[in-house]
Amino acid sequence: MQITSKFTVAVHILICIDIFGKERRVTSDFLSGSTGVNAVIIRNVLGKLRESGIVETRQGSGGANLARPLCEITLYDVYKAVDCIDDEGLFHFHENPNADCPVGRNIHKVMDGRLRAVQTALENELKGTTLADVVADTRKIIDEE
Amino acid sequence: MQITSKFTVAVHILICIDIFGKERRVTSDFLSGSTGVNAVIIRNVLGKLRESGIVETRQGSGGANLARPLCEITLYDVYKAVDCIDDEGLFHFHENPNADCPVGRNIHKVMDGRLRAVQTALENELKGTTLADVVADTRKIIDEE
DNA sequence: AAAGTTGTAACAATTATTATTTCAGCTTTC
DNA sequence: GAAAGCTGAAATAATAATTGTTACAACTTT
Repeated sequence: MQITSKFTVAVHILICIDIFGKERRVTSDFLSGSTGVNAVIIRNVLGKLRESGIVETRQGSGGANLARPLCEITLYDVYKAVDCIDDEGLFHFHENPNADCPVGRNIHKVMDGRLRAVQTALENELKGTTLADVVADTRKIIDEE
Repeated sequence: MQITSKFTVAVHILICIDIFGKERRVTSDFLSGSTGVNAVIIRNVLGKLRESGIVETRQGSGGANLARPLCEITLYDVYKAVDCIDDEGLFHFHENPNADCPVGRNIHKVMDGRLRAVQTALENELKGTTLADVVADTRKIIDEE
């Protein structure tokens, strides 16, 4: 299993908006070209980023802009925005443990908290980097090319 | 996306082996009954646990046994055993970033390390609990029922 | 020899992910 | 105000991953 590529696509999009946003309109078509991902998917991802208040887009006028500074956007915000993980959580539980078995009827009591802690550890790590960090690295690498 | 239920199934299996192993043979059929998961899937999971030296099974003679003490099996060992994460890692990257774009050709350099760190945080948290912890909780809950 | 079991392959069903097509509606520009 | 270019969204298709099922050879124990 893997976390949907919408997450890396979203990060890619945000970097592009910052790097290219001054010189040109960053349209879904342009982003499709940079990411190699279908423009409709890009618009979906942009839509989710907009719903979360991370970017601004509107019909008609081409081009996405950041809705708040990069230093106020963490990887966790992006991960939440694109729904990497649904309500059920990171781990998929087998759905029908047998309530007639002492283990089957208690497995959730024993495991749910621990699995939640694992998910939280992942999320906390994501909170540790902002898009400002990511873009700074990107600019550095580009400058040294 | 979610981590395959084989992981929670594997944990369930190991708890059952410890709880019921003294009184009865813990066969794939019995485990299928307790988990609600198909017996062939159970045998697949048991096969992976065997390959990782966590359980012992053999053809013909029914019943799985632990190959080492519960306190020497962490949730991480189980997670590794059942191949929750393949070589590509936890995050699925979009596959064709454009090498002609400064962002596209550098996105991996910028993100791979950070994503690896997130995965490591998850794995470290999994290393923090052993099956002995999990079974102790299970026994406690059963006793109080 | 019979009964019960594991290991494994082949296949089917289900679900999730990603891509594609299409088009109404909005903005900007000429 | 017409044309061009864009977004938002729905519908559908294609692909991949996950889980379940059927079938059976090989093995153990009784």
